[in-house]
Amino acid sequence: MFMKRPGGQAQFSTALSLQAADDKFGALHEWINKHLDDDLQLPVLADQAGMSERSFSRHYAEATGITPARAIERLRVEAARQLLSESGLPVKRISRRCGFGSEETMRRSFLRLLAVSPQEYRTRFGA
DNA sequence: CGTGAATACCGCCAGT
DNA sequence: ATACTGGCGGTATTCA
Repeated sequence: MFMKRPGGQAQFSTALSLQAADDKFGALHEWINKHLDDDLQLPVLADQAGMSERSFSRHYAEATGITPARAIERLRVEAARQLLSESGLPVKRISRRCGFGSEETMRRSFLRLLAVSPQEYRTRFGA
């Protein structure tokens, strides 16, 4: 969950790991990637998809196999991954820029999805 | 590292 | 009668 609203800009990512769902939610994913640093809460996504929260959750999970919140997490991690290797920005700044409320949040997401901390990721796969 | 508060998700029910 | 949608409530999970 994302309960704050950072501020910032937009950015692009490479292909996503949710291709299977891009058929139905490709547009949404695209939009999400442009607003990664915004507050992407369920209500916001549902609104973007033009559905009620309930229906959106249901359909999204159905199409992607993962829940909306998890998808956002994946998207953010992927964006952060790139910045870690393609830029020399400090982790703290990257975390903000990718929509994580804090450095700590990003760290937890990394550990959960990649089983490595941001720092570790950078030293191991960084440019 | 614990605590409080917010959010996500899911089952169930009702309306169309 | 079947299928889909939206809302509610409770519990689980996450964030700061």
